[in-house]
Amino acid sequence: MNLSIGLLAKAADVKVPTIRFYEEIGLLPEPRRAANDRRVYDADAVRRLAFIRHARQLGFSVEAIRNLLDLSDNPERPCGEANALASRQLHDVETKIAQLETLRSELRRMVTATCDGRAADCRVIEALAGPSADA
Amino acid sequence: MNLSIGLLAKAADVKVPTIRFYEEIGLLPEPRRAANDRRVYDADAVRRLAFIRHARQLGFSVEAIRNLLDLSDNPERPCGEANALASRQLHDVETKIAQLETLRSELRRMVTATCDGRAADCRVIEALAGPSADA
DNA sequence: TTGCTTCCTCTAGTGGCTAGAGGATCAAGC
DNA sequence: GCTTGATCCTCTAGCCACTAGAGGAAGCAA
Repeated sequence: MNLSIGLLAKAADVKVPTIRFYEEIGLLPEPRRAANDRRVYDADAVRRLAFIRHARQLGFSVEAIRNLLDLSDNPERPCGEANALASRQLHDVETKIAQLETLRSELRRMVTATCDGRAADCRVIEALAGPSADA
Repeated sequence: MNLSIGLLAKAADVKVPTIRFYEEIGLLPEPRRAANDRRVYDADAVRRLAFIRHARQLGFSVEAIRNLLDLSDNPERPCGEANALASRQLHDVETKIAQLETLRSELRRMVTATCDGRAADCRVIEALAGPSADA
Protein backbone atom coordinates (compact mmCIF):
# COMPACT_ATOMS: atom_id res chain seq x y z
CA MET A 1 0.00 0.00 0.00
CA ASN A 2 1.81 3.10 -1.26
CA LEU A 3 0.08 6.41 -0.84
CA SER A 4 1.06 9.84 -1.97
CA ILE A 5 0.54 12.66 0.48
CA GLY A 6 -2.56 13.68 -1.43
CA LEU A 7 -4.11 10.24 -1.17
CA LEU A 8 -3.24 10.00 2.49
CA ALA A 9 -4.91 13.35 2.97
CA LYS A 10 -8.06 12.04 1.35
CA ALA A 11 -7.94 8.74 3.22
CA ALA A 12 -7.76 10.46 6.59
CA ASP A 13 -9.78 13.54 5.66
CA VAL A 14 -7.04 15.99 6.50
CA LYS A 15 -5.47 18.69 4.36
CA VAL A 16 -2.11 18.13 2.72
CA PRO A 17 -0.24 20.96 4.46
CA THR A 18 -1.57 19.70 7.78
CA ILE A 19 0.18 16.39 7.19
CA ARG A 20 3.45 18.14 6.53
CA PHE A 21 2.85 20.20 9.64
CA TYR A 22 2.25 17.10 11.77
CA GLU A 23 5.44 15.64 10.41
CA GLU A 24 7.33 18.81 11.28
CA ILE A 25 6.15 18.81 14.88
CA GLY A 26 6.82 15.10 15.22
CA LEU A 27 3.30 13.71 15.44
CA LEU A 28 3.83 11.77 12.26
CA PRO A 29 7.17 10.07 11.56
CA GLU A 30 9.13 11.13 8.51
CA PRO A 31 7.92 8.85 5.75
CA ARG A 32 10.21 7.27 3.23
CA ARG A 33 10.71 9.12 -0.01
CA ALA A 34 10.33 7.94 -3.56
CA ALA A 35 13.13 8.55 -6.07
CA ASN A 36 11.48 11.83 -7.01
CA ASP A 37 11.66 12.95 -3.38
CA ARG A 38 7.94 12.62 -2.82
CA ARG A 39 6.60 11.25 0.43
CA VAL A 40 5.31 7.69 0.39
CA TYR A 41 2.93 6.47 3.08
CA ASP A 42 1.51 3.12 4.12
CA ALA A 43 -1.59 1.89 5.94
CA ASP A 44 0.03 2.60 9.28
CA ALA A 45 0.24 6.27 8.43
CA VAL A 46 -3.46 6.28 7.62
CA ARG A 47 -4.29 4.75 10.99
CA ARG A 48 -2.01 7.12 12.87
CA LEU A 49 -3.33 10.16 11.09
CA ALA A 50 -6.94 9.07 11.64
CA PHE A 51 -6.12 8.69 15.32
CA ILE A 52 -4.72 12.22 15.42
CA ARG A 53 -7.63 13.68 13.52
CA HIS A 54 -10.16 12.04 15.77
CA ALA A 55 -8.37 13.16 18.91
CA ARG A 56 -8.15 16.71 17.57
CA GLN A 57 -11.87 16.66 16.88
CA LEU A 58 -12.37 15.67 20.48
CA GLY A 59 -10.42 18.73 21.50
CA PHE A 60 -7.23 17.03 22.63
CA SER A 61 -4.23 19.30 22.34
CA VAL A 62 -1.27 18.27 20.26
CA GLU A 63 0.65 17.70 23.47
CA ALA A 64 -2.04 15.36 24.79
CA ILE A 65 -2.10 13.52 21.49
CA ARG A 66 1.64 13.13 21.66
CA ASN A 67 1.19 11.36 24.99
CA LEU A 68 -1.62 9.20 23.71
CA LEU A 69 0.38 8.17 20.66
CA ASP A 70 3.27 7.41 22.91
CA LEU A 71 1.10 5.09 24.96
CA SER A 72 -0.35 3.47 21.91
CA ASP A 73 3.15 2.94 20.53
CA ASN A 74 4.19 1.26 23.77
CA PRO A 75 1.29 -1.01 24.64
CA GLU A 76 3.08 -2.59 27.59
CA ARG A 77 2.90 0.55 29.62
CA PRO A 78 0.07 1.09 32.07
CA CYS A 79 -2.81 3.03 30.62
CA GLY A 80 -3.70 5.10 33.67
CA GLU A 81 -2.16 8.03 31.90
CA ALA A 82 -4.54 7.70 28.98
CA ASN A 83 -7.50 7.54 31.29
CA ALA A 84 -6.26 10.58 33.14
CA LEU A 85 -5.93 12.49 29.90
CA ALA A 86 -9.42 11.52 28.85
CA SER A 87 -10.88 12.51 32.21
CA ARG A 88 -9.16 15.84 32.11
CA GLN A 89 -10.46 16.33 28.61
CA LEU A 90 -13.95 15.40 29.72
CA HIS A 91 -13.72 17.85 32.57
CA ASP A 92 -12.59 20.62 30.23
CA VAL A 93 -15.44 19.87 27.87
CA GLU A 94 -17.97 19.96 30.69
CA THR A 95 -16.62 23.26 31.93
CA LYS A 96 -16.80 24.70 28.47
CA ILE A 97 -20.37 23.51 27.98
CA ALA A 98 -21.41 25.13 31.23
CA GLN A 99 -19.79 28.41 30.22
CA LEU A 100 -21.37 28.33 26.80
CA GLU A 101 -24.77 27.66 28.31
CA THR A 102 -24.41 30.79 30.40
CA LEU A 103 -23.45 32.74 27.32
CA ARG A 104 -26.34 31.25 25.41
CA SER A 105 -28.91 32.46 27.87
CA GLU A 106 -27.37 35.89 27.91
CA LEU A 107 -27.34 36.04 24.13
CA ARG A 108 -30.93 34.78 24.02
CA ARG A 109 -31.97 37.54 26.33
CA MET A 110 -30.26 40.01 24.03
CA VAL A 111 -31.73 38.64 20.85
CA THR A 112 -35.31 38.21 22.01
CA ALA A 113 -35.41 41.71 23.43
CA THR A 114 -34.82 43.25 20.04
CA CYS A 115 -35.47 46.84 19.37
CA ASP A 116 -36.26 48.09 15.92
CA GLY A 117 -35.13 51.61 16.52
CA ARG A 118 -31.89 53.46 16.76
CA ALA A 119 -28.71 51.96 18.11
CA ALA A 120 -29.12 54.24 21.08
CA ASP A 121 -31.96 52.08 22.30
CA CYS A 122 -30.41 48.82 21.30
CA ARG A 123 -30.65 46.14 23.95
CA VAL A 124 -27.66 44.30 22.57
CA ILE A 125 -25.36 47.20 23.06
CA GLU A 126 -26.95 48.01 26.38
CA ALA A 127 -26.45 44.44 27.52
CA LEU A 128 -22.82 44.53 26.52
CA ALA A 129 -22.17 47.90 28.03
CA GLY A 130 -23.90 47.33 31.34
CA PRO A 131 -22.21 45.70 34.31
CA SER A 132 -25.01 43.14 34.23
CA ALA A 133 -23.53 39.67 34.10
CA ASP A 134 -20.07 39.63 35.57
CA ALA A 135 -20.08 35.93 36.35
CA MET B 1 -10.91 60.83 37.05
CA ASN B 2 -7.37 60.09 35.97
CA LEU B 3 -6.32 56.49 35.75
CA SER B 4 -2.99 54.93 34.99
CA ILE B 5 -2.98 51.95 32.69
CA GLY B 6 -2.55 49.68 35.70
CA LEU B 7 -5.59 51.10 37.45
CA LEU B 8 -7.64 50.89 34.28
CA ALA B 9 -6.58 47.29 33.98
CA LYS B 10 -7.82 46.60 37.49
CA ALA B 11 -11.02 48.57 36.98
CA ALA B 12 -11.97 46.58 33.89
CA ASP B 13 -10.35 43.33 34.94
CA VAL B 14 -8.07 43.12 31.93
CA LYS B 15 -4.32 42.72 31.75
CA VAL B 16 -2.12 45.72 31.07
CA PRO B 17 -0.55 44.46 27.83
CA THR B 18 -4.02 43.65 26.55
CA ILE B 19 -4.96 47.30 26.88
CA ARG B 20 -1.94 48.37 24.87
CA PHE B 21 -2.84 45.69 22.34
CA TYR B 22 -6.41 46.98 22.03
CA GLU B 23 -5.05 50.45 21.52
CA GLU B 24 -2.72 49.18 18.81
CA ILE B 25 -5.51 47.49 16.87
CA GLY B 26 -7.77 50.48 17.28
CA LEU B 27 -10.40 49.15 19.68
CA LEU B 28 -9.38 51.71 22.25
CA PRO B 29 -8.52 55.27 21.21
CA GLU B 30 -5.05 56.55 21.96
CA PRO B 31 -5.29 58.12 25.40
CA ARG B 32 -3.69 61.39 26.31
CA ARG B 33 -0.26 61.23 27.88
CA ALA B 34 1.05 62.71 31.10
CA ALA B 35 4.28 64.71 31.06
CA ASN B 36 6.20 61.53 31.81
CA ASP B 37 4.71 59.91 28.70
CA ARG B 38 2.45 57.62 30.66
CA ARG B 39 -1.05 56.90 29.45
CA VAL B 40 -3.88 58.63 31.28
CA TYR B 41 -7.43 57.29 31.11
CA ASP B 42 -10.84 58.49 32.17
CA ALA B 43 -14.17 56.90 33.08
CA ASP B 44 -15.07 56.59 29.42
CA ALA B 45 -12.13 54.31 28.86
CA VAL B 46 -13.29 52.10 31.70
CA ARG B 47 -16.73 51.79 30.16
CA ARG B 48 -15.38 51.10 26.70
CA LEU B 49 -12.92 48.52 27.96
CA ALA B 50 -15.59 46.80 30.07
CA PHE B 51 -17.76 46.67 26.97
CA ILE B 52 -14.96 45.03 25.04
CA ARG B 53 -14.16 42.58 27.79
CA HIS B 54 -17.74 41.55 28.17
CA ALA B 55 -18.20 41.08 24.45
CA ARG B 56 -15.01 39.03 24.26
CA GLN B 57 -16.27 36.84 27.08
CA LEU B 58 -19.39 36.29 25.04
CA GLY B 59 -17.21 35.09 22.23
CA PHE B 60 -17.56 38.07 19.90
CA SER B 61 -14.58 38.45 17.61
CA VAL B 62 -12.59 41.63 17.61
CA GLU B 63 -14.10 42.48 14.25
CA ALA B 64 -17.62 42.04 15.61
CA ILE B 65 -16.74 44.19 18.59
CA ARG B 66 -15.41 46.86 16.29
CA ASN B 67 -18.83 46.94 14.63
CA LEU B 68 -20.67 47.01 17.92
CA LEU B 69 -18.51 49.84 19.23
CA ASP B 70 -19.10 51.69 16.01
CA LEU B 71 -22.84 51.38 16.52
CA SER B 72 -22.61 52.42 20.10
CA ASP B 73 -20.50 55.42 19.10
CA ASN B 74 -23.14 56.43 16.56
CA PRO B 75 -26.43 55.98 18.37
CA GLU B 76 -28.49 57.46 15.54
CA ARG B 77 -27.81 54.55 13.27
CA PRO B 78 -30.27 51.66 13.05
CA CYS B 79 -29.43 48.80 15.32
CA GLY B 80 -30.42 45.92 13.08
CA GLU B 81 -26.77 45.28 12.59
CA ALA B 82 -26.21 44.76 16.27
CA ASN B 83 -29.09 42.34 16.47
CA ALA B 84 -27.78 40.46 13.48
CA LEU B 85 -24.38 40.18 15.12
CA ALA B 86 -25.90 38.90 18.32
CA SER B 87 -28.05 36.35 16.51
CA ARG B 88 -25.11 35.08 14.58
CA GLN B 89 -23.19 34.83 17.80
CA LEU B 90 -26.05 32.96 19.42
CA HIS B 91 -26.18 30.58 16.52
CA ASP B 92 -22.44 29.94 16.77
CA VAL B 93 -22.74 29.28 20.48
CA GLU B 94 -25.59 26.84 19.96
CA THR B 95 -23.66 24.98 17.30
CA LYS B 96 -20.66 24.78 19.56
CA ILE B 97 -22.72 23.49 22.48
CA ALA B 98 -24.21 20.76 20.30
CA GLN B 99 -20.76 19.71 19.15
CA LEU B 100 -19.38 19.69 22.65
CA GLU B 101 -22.29 17.59 23.86
CA THR B 102 -21.45 14.97 21.27
CA LEU B 103 -17.84 15.03 22.38
CA ARG B 104 -18.91 14.80 25.98
CA SER B 105 -20.85 11.61 25.48
CA GLU B 106 -18.00 10.10 23.55
CA LEU B 107 -15.51 11.04 26.25
CA ARG B 108 -17.85 9.72 28.92
CA ARG B 109 -18.01 6.43 27.12
CA MET B 110 -14.23 6.36 27.08
CA VAL B 111 -13.79 7.30 30.68
CA THR B 112 -16.40 5.04 32.21
CA ALA B 113 -15.09 2.02 30.29
CA THR B 114 -11.72 2.27 31.99
CA CYS B 115 -9.31 -0.59 31.94
CA ASP B 116 -6.72 -1.00 34.63
CA GLY B 117 -4.31 -2.97 32.55
CA ARG B 118 -1.80 -2.28 29.87
CA ALA B 119 -2.17 0.45 27.30
CA ALA B 120 -2.73 -2.27 24.75
CA ASP B 121 -6.17 -2.89 26.23
CA CYS B 122 -6.96 0.72 26.85
CA ARG B 123 -10.41 1.76 25.76
CA VAL B 124 -9.39 5.36 25.41
CA ILE B 125 -6.77 4.61 22.80
CA GLU B 126 -9.03 2.08 21.16
CA ALA B 127 -11.80 4.61 20.96
CA LEU B 128 -9.51 7.15 19.39
CA ALA B 129 -7.96 4.70 16.99
CA GLY B 130 -11.12 3.04 15.80
CA PRO B 131 -13.31 4.40 13.01
CA SER B 132 -16.15 4.41 15.54
CA ALA B 133 -17.64 7.87 15.66
CA ASP B 134 -17.07 9.69 12.42
CA ALA B 135 -19.96 12.07 12.91
C1' DT C 1 19.89 55.69 49.17
C1' DT C 2 18.01 51.46 48.54
C1' DG C 3 14.72 48.66 46.68
C1' DC C 4 10.22 47.70 44.81
C1' DT C 5 6.73 48.66 41.58
C1' DT C 6 4.96 50.60 37.60
C1' DC C 7 5.53 52.30 33.33
C1' DC C 8 7.61 52.76 28.47
C1' DT C 9 8.81 50.51 23.68
C1' DC C 10 9.98 46.75 21.05
C1' DT C 11 10.38 42.02 19.52
C1' DA C 12 9.14 37.35 19.57
C1' DG C 13 6.34 33.45 20.96
C1' DT C 14 1.87 30.77 21.60
C1' DG C 15 -1.39 26.96 19.12
C1' DG C 16 -2.78 24.79 15.18
C1' DC C 17 -2.82 25.36 11.34
C1' DT C 18 -3.43 28.02 6.39
C1' DA C 19 -1.89 30.57 2.32
C1' DG C 20 1.19 31.74 -1.05
C1' DA C 21 5.68 32.07 -3.75
C1' DG C 22 8.49 29.79 -6.86
C1' DG C 23 9.74 25.73 -8.84
C1' DA C 24 9.94 20.50 -10.18
C1' DT C 25 7.56 16.55 -11.74
C1' DC C 26 3.80 13.65 -13.45
C1' DA C 27 -0.04 11.83 -16.23
C1' DA C 28 -3.27 12.54 -19.99
C1' DG C 29 -4.74 14.16 -24.35
C1' DC C 30 -3.78 15.64 -29.11
C1' DG D 1 6.61 15.48 -28.82
C1' DC D 2 4.16 19.09 -26.69
C1' DT D 3 0.93 21.29 -23.96
C1' DT D 4 -2.01 21.55 -20.01
C1' DG D 5 -3.25 20.97 -15.47
C1' DA D 6 -2.75 18.55 -11.25
C1' DT D 7 0.23 17.28 -7.76
C1' DC D 8 4.31 17.55 -5.38
C1' DC D 9 8.52 19.96 -3.21
C1' DT D 10 10.57 23.72 0.18
C1' DC D 11 10.29 27.92 2.39
C1' DT D 12 8.32 31.98 4.38
C1' DA D 13 4.65 34.58 6.22
C1' DG D 14 0.03 35.13 8.05
C1' DC D 15 -4.07 34.13 11.04
C1' DC D 16 -6.28 35.28 16.02
C1' DA D 17 -6.01 37.33 20.36
C1' DC D 18 -3.07 37.76 23.13
C1' DT D 19 1.23 36.80 26.32
C1' DA D 20 6.05 36.99 27.66
C1' DG D 21 10.27 39.01 28.05
C1' DA D 22 14.21 42.33 27.21
C1' DG D 23 16.05 46.56 28.47
C1' DG D 24 15.42 50.78 30.44
C1' DA D 25 13.16 55.09 32.77
C1' DA D 26 10.57 56.90 36.33
C1' DG D 27 7.98 57.03 40.67
C1' DC D 28 7.29 56.04 45.61
C1' DA D 29 8.16 54.34 50.44
C1' DA D 30 11.38 53.44 54.38
